[in-house]
Parts: sequence; C-alpha cells; structure tokens
Amino acid sequence: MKIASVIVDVPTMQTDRAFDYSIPHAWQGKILPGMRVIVPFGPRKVQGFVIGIKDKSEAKKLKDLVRPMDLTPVLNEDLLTMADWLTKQTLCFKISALQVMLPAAMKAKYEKKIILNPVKRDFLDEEAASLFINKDEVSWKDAEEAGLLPLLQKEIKSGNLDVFYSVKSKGRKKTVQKFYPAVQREKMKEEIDALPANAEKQKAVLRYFISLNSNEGITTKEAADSAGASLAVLKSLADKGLLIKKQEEIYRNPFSHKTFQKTSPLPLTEEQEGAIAPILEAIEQKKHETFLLYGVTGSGKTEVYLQSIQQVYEQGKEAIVLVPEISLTPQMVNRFKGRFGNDVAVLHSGLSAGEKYDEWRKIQRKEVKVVVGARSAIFAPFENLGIIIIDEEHEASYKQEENPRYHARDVAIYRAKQYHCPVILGSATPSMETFARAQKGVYKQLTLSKRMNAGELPSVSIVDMREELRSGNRSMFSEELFEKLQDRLHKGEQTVLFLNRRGHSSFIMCRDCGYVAQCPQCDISLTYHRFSNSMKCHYCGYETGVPETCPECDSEHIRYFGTGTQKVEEELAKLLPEARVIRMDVDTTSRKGSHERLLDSFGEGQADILLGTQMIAKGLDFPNITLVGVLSADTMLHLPDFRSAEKTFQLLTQVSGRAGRHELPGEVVIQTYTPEHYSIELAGSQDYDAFYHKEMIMRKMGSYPPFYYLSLITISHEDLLKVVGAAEKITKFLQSRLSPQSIVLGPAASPIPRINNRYRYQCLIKYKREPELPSILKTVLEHSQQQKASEGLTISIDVNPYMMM
DNA sequence: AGCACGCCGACT
DNA sequence: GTCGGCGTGCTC
Repeated sequence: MKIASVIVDVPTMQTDRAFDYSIPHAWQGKILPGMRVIVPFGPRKVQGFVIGIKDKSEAKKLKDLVRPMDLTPVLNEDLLTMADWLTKQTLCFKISALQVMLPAAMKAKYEKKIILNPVKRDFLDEEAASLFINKDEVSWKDAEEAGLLPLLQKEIKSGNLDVFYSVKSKGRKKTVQKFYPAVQREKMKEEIDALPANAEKQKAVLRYFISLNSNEGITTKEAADSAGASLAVLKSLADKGLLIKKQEEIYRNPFSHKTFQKTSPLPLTEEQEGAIAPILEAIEQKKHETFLLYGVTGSGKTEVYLQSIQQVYEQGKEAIVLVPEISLTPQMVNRFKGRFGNDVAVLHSGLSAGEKYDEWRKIQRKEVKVVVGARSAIFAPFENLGIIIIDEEHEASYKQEENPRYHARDVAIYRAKQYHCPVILGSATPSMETFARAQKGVYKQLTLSKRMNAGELPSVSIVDMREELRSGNRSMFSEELFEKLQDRLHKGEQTVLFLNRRGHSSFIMCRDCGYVAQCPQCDISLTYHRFSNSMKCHYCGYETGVPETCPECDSEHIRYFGTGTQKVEEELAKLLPEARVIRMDVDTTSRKGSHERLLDSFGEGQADILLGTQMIAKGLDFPNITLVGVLSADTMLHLPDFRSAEKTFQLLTQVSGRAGRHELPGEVVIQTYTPEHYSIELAGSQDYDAFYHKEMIMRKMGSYPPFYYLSLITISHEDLLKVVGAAEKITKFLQSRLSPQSIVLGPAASPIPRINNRYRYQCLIKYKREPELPSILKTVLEHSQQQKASEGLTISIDVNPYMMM
C-alpha cells in the first residue's frame, strides 16, 4: 500500500512536519508529490501538500486521505526542493514555504457546516427543523451568530444532525457556456428547411454555423451578435439534438481591451553588444552565473533583457522577469508583450485573485514562455528555466516582509543554480550588497554607461532650505523651484513634484542648521517619541530628552518634521491657482486602475503638475516633463535605518531621471536641509561610484552589510515585563552560542514599540560567518515555544532584514 | 490553529 | 448530581 507524506495547512511549530496518510485504492498511482490533497486532521479536514510517496510509515495508525484537489501536481520537484531550502533559510513553517509558491486563489477555504441527515428530518426539534425547511445544510458560523448553537449541538449529539468540514480552493476557474454543432453541415441545411417557418432565429443560428469554416463552438454573446439569437434559441436547438452545450474553461484576460504592437529586436549599441555577449555565452553553455547589469537610466537595459530572453526562447526555454511592483506599468508590460506576444504571462498585485490564478495556470500548462511579474513571480512553476532577470535590483520591495521573509534575489540565484542558467540583476543604482559582490567578482559586472539617444542627463540644482528660511521664505517651495514652476506653466511644459511621505514626523531637526539628533553609539538618527517626549535609538536602546534649542547652533527653530501631499496640494492651489494638479498617493490610487488613469491623463497633458510620492519615481516617461522638484530630500535620510543614505541616493537619482528624457532638456531641483550630506550631494552630481565608496566606508564603520550579515529577532507579548525578560534571555543565549566575532545588539524596544497592544522588543545580530546560526535560531524558536510561562509570546526572526521595524 | 478531553466550581 | 469554565495536549 502506498502512503503519502503530507504537510498540513496548520502553521504552528508542533505541526511543522509531515503527516502520513494511506492512499485509497481509487487514487493509487494518481496521487503525486506536489499535489494538494484534502486530509482528515484530528476531527476536521484540512488542505495539505504531498511531499513524497512511500511504502512504509512510522506512524501507528494511518488515516486515508480524502481526495486530491488537483489532477496534476501544482508544485514540481524543483519547487518542492526549493521549499525545503526556503524553510531553512528563512526559518518559516514548511507549509508557509509551500503556500507562498502558489497564487492566493489556491489557498484553502474552510467551512464548518451542519448538515441534516435526511432520514432524521422528522426527529428534529421544531425550532431546529425550521432552519432546514428548504435546505439541508447550515453554516456553523451563521448558527453561532444567530445563537442557535446550543440547540443544534443537542441535535448533533442525538445524531439527527452531522458536522461537516468542507475544504475548497478559494479560486474558481472561470467557465463559459459554448454551443457546438452536433451534426454535419449537410444535415444542418436539411434541418433549416425542416424547422417551422416562425423559427427565424434558430435558422439564423444554423446558417451562421454553416458559414463558419470550422467546428468551433460559439458563446451566447457570439450568437447574439451574429444571429441575434438568445440563449433560449440555442437551447431549443440543443434540445433538438442539433447543438451540444459545453461548459468551457476560459482565462480571465486583464489585457483583453488591449492590442500589442509587435516589435522586433533593435540594433544594439556597441556597449550593449559588449554587455550582452557574456550573457548569451552563459545561456549557450548552460552555465549558472550572476550578472550585474549596471546601466544608467535610459541606457537600454530593457533591450538587453529582451534579446537575452530571445536567445533563451529560441532554445525552447523559459524566462522569469521580475520588476518592482510600482514600475510594473502598462508601458513595461507592453515592451514584453510586444516582443513575445501571447507567450507572456503577467503577475502583479493589480490583478484580481482570479486573474492571477489564470495567469499562473498559463504558466503551469506551459502555454507561455515568459513571465513578467513582481516579487512572487520568482516562483513561477516553470520546469525548463533559461534565464532570470531582476530589474531595479536594489528595490526594497523584493524583500517579503511577512513569512517566509525571503528576498527574491536569493531565491532567483537558488533557482538559477538548479537550472544552470544565468541571473541578470539590473540597476542604475545597485544595492551596496550587489555592487560589492560584483567588485569582488562573485557577480560578473556588465556596464552601460551611455544613454541610448545620447540624451543629456538633466541638470540638477540643490537648494539649501535653511538659506530659504534665513531669507524669510517659510513656504515649502524655494524661490528657485517656484520660479521654475511658473516658467513651465507659461511654456506649457510639465512638472513632477516629488514628496517623500516616509519618515513623517519621526525625527527632530533644526531648521536653521540642519542638525538632526543622532545616537552616539550607532550613528543612526534618533526617533522622536511623542508619547514619552523623548528621543530614542532603535538599535541599541539609547534614550535622551528632546532638546529645546539646537545643540549645534542654539537656534530655537528645532522641531519635528513632516509634510503630506495634501498639504502641498493646498499650498499649490494658493500660490499657483491656475495650475492643474494631479495628486498621486495611496489615497488617490487605491482603486483598481486609478494609477494608470491618472498617469494617462497626465501623459495626455491634462495637467501641468504631477504631485506624488514613491510611486511616481519610476517608469514615468513623458516627453513634456522638463522639471522635477523634490520637495524634501532628507525625510528618508533620518529614518532609523542603516540603509537610509542608500535609499535616499537611489530615490533622488531615480526621480531625477524623470526629467528631460526626450528632446527638451530637463532640470531637477532638490530641496534639502542637509545639502552637504553625501547622498544628496552625490545624487546631485549623479555619481554612483563616489557614493558607493563613501557609503562602503560608513557601512564598514558601523559593521553593517555588506561587511556583516544581519538577523533581526523581534519578540512581542501583551505584557511588557514578559517581553523584556524573554528578550534578555534570548540575547544572553545568543551571546553564549555565537562566535566572539559576532555582535549581538539589544535587547531594545522596536521602532514601533507597541502594535495591537503587544509590546515589541528586538535584538540584532551582526555576523560574518556563523554557519550554525540557522540551527541556533531554530533552537530559540523551539525553546521559547516550549516554555509554559511564554504563552502568547511571539518571536519572529528576519534573516537579512530590510525593514528594521 | 482547532478541537476534545478532563478536571474543578456554581447551579438545578 | 450536572453544566460549563478554560488549562493541556494531540492531530498520520
């Protein structure tokens, strides 16, 4: 007898292992690893993943599995292997590693129901019977809400009612009714004459079928369009045996309203030729290698991607292209669909769960060769991968901030090793980690230093807002920016105003000299805490009072910071009432498609100014934009995050790239209170290399990546004392187990010290080599799970964190 | 995570 | 003597 090893959908420490089930005869040989199954688990039924088939089991008694949920495996062998790796790498539950690889629509939907035993209907209590008048099941939840549980439970006990657990996949396949011809054309012609004279519509339908050159079926909509026939007409033809009704599965097509202009490979520049050659060679030799494609904005990285994919495509292999969520714009999709047509699937958060499911199935059925998508597309179920491309490699959105806390770049490299294929990491401003690896030769660096159409980089001017204040300008627009804004309005050219919302009110700064309170031990900005009216460091726990006057210049203009897009919009309305402004932020783009609509109308020239946050930093490519204004370049700089300088530099460089991409020359105005900060200065001169060198020195001094790896442990509980106690215990344990070269910081309160009434403490480990760390961290998890005193204690571990909160 | 089992206090 | 509170431990 065959036995299936199953990982059940119960994400807890105690159930984080395989459970064995015997396979009923009917399913023998049909249950394969990688399939989803429904299994009994205790008194209920749950979804599970088959991870193996075997002949023997250690377990004393086995239950039969109920049934498979799939006809073919939804996870292939390589993905199963990778799930194991992911579990160890990120210290997540096995089930989480499996679930993350599938679209959300394939998650299980559980329902507990009370069903009527039909024979016992007459035995029911009157009130209970009234619930089952024209149905034989009631949802448990509904019964509970109606306060009918006690009554029904009595009936359950006496056997008149049964409890039933249903497990379903959340997503549904979309189907459509189609009618096919059931007889030959000749026969149809005869039938037309045989039909009664008043059966006009039926005759029309038959004539339409005869006119078709294939045996294709038609939908009711097609019938209406071509023959003016309704469903009733088709049905009566079906009743006569002339047509056959079929329920057919179709894909929801999010791009149905679009046609794609077919494009062909563009001639490459010499630089591009040089960059693509080693990639093509790796593809030819079926060799795994990671490339850093380091190319300034507009240097033609995408064409290099496209032609690399072309090569893979010609070998009959598949490609995954990752793009950050916010730049997964229609423009981007067009470029890939234009080149590879219907062989492209697109996966991003703008699609509904059903649409994502459909795109995923296209991949699974090998109906496409190329996937363009956000982070999770890295798990696309291809089996013959030829290349993985990660565009804008430095983007933080490639790191998942919930379990499993993976980084798409790491997963990409793992998968590429499995398939002996290359990875391309593309960026104009690579992350420190990636660039350092390229410098060391771990990754192969390919450089594109010239803009394609030899376009000039925009001229950047940095405005010192402290000066503005001194000269009496208290507005959020500097003289220079305001003048240029007016100028563009007169000329009918467009402006993009960029505002960073992050870092809102969280740091204290002197408006006169730009002083920002820093932690003396960590070189990290202190965070202002309104509640306790104090300044804190979230890395080491240092705390100090809020200064009344600036410690540097004694000014009294020291205060906490932050402005929102709405406020800017109001001020614009006051200062430039004739300007037409489009505001783009989370509030105005929450509805589906609104992002695209706003951008389209800006592109069509329906507004003079586009005002927005993060989301307008990328992909925006309109010829009429000649001015980019960054209202406050430093908001991000003072976040309690060692990557803040890097992020600031990347963002400013990115935003600057929006101006003057075509004939008209572009200008950029960056407003800041810290013009001397290297990230701002060097973003102004667009000098990545200088920034890299400066930032590496800072990272080295602070023992941060890429010199050290990080792992962040966050402990939370309702009771503050328990959190502190547990955090201290964990810190001590780590210190005792880790090598002396490793640094354990904390415990200190998390940047957000309380969420949902739970206190949060964290502990940061910095290390260079700690091969035992995963198992040590696993011990931490298991240990704290066992301790009875620790009920309610949550410990989350983030290996290589991106968000330090 | 659920859910049953089981052992104690408040009631018919 | 029973109902139901939630602490404890298991789920192939």
